[in-house]
Amino acid sequence: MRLELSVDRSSPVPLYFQLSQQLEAAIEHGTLTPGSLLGNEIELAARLGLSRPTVRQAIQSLVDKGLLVRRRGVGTQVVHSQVKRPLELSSLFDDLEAAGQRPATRVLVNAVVPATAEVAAALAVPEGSEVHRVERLRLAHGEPMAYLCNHLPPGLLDLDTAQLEATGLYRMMRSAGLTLHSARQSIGARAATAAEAERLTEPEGAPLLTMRRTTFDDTGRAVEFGDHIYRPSRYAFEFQLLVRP
Amino acid sequence: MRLELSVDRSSPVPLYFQLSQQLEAAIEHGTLTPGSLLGNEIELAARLGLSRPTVRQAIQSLVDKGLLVRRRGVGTQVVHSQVKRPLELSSLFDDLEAAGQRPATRVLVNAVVPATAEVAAALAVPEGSEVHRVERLRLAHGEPMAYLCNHLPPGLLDLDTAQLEATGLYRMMRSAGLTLHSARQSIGARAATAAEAERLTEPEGAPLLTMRRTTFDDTGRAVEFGDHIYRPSRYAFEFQLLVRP
DNA sequence: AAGTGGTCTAGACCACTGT
DNA sequence: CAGTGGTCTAGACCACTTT
Repeated sequence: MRLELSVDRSSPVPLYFQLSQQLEAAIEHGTLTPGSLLGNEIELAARLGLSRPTVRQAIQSLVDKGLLVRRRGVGTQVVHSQVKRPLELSSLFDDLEAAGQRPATRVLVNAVVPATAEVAAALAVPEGSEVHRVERLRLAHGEPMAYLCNHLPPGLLDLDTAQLEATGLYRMMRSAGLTLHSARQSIGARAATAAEAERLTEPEGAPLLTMRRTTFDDTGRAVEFGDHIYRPSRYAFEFQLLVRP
Repeated sequence: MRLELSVDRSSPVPLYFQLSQQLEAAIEHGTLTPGSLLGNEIELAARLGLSRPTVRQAIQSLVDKGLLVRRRGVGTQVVHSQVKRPLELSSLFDDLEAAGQRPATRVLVNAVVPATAEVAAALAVPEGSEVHRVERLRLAHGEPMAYLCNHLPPGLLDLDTAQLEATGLYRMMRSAGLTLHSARQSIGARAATAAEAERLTEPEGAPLLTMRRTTFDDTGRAVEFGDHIYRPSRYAFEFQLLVRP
């Protein structure tokens, strides 16, 4: 079977990216079946009128995504398994919306408060200095799903309550021009306190899933510190890991 | 300040890798301080007697690791924050050993059993066909920490009980020549059943951290399906996420 | 022996950022 | 404007795998 590939040299989209998108679409689509060989790079380059490094760049990006495997002396193959998207730095809001759950948010607190020692350490600001504190209850289908407490350094973002209820914090940060770069996460579990239980309509002592996260922008500044609790009957963390070679 | 860099052309180690290792060491070491500019690629290439693409390849690998940030028109900078290692496909055994906890393992079950529907689906084998089942209790400092139940397809690995108690399953898989490639994980929480509680010396109903994982090798074959429970007072999942640009 | 990916070179032009 | 990274080319040689 002959894969239809072509590139548009008048497009501003990089050639390697055009190629990788077409290959990815073919894999997603089933046109390139798992285990099938891609054909060697030189022949592929000649067919498309590209240089070999450009073709390699396209292929490499898909290898990095875990969709292709390269073997010296053998060739490039489509991975056999059902590879899903790897773990993204996504917000609960986006996760829910993608799952068609129509998320709702109730903002419980939106204030400027002095930083506690813990918050100060996470955000690398002086203890007692002013930070934003946002507490939100996230609901899906009218049922409480998670309680989210976030702290942000001052001056980064205009934390409008109406906007917080209409979208996710990450989306607001991105549209404010922040480039999110990395995050340090810790996921655990513990029993619900009386106050938490009431907020999440769970019995006291019920198991809860907890997540703490500090997010950094591309300059390495801490831009957000979150302390979240989830109802484990309603939410779990799912993700794909790739082994770094 | 002038960074000392050099490459050894007689070494079998790729030039770009020699360079990236030296840069990484300099960052780790503090010789390259956060925020500092790396100097442009062309000058760096000239200084080392390398071509620009080779230098770019070295830099790109560190950008992928989250240690460097590139900006058009600006330059390449060391990221400001304390970037730790991203999430690896590591075993609990390795995690504990790295933390100096002297892990111990007690193998509770090591048998060949017919695959349940769930196991069969995860491993992509026929329901009822023979699979290996391993149940282990993991202890640290003599205290139970996690209960691990794993299923493996037949014929992959020699599951020696003594070896299972001395090392981790992942390490055994790797030394058997398997190339682990990716894994699909789900992390959640729930209350302990009576049997689980007893095994982990927790009260019945205590919150537990749960993890299910299917691991694939580089051909996309499922090579392991694990269903693990952890005592949240003893263990949490910690990891670093990088945003894919 | 033949074919594959892995590495490397020495250029080139462009897009974006800062002054 | 000058300087940076982003993209691209047309070759080359090597290491590895399979036949």
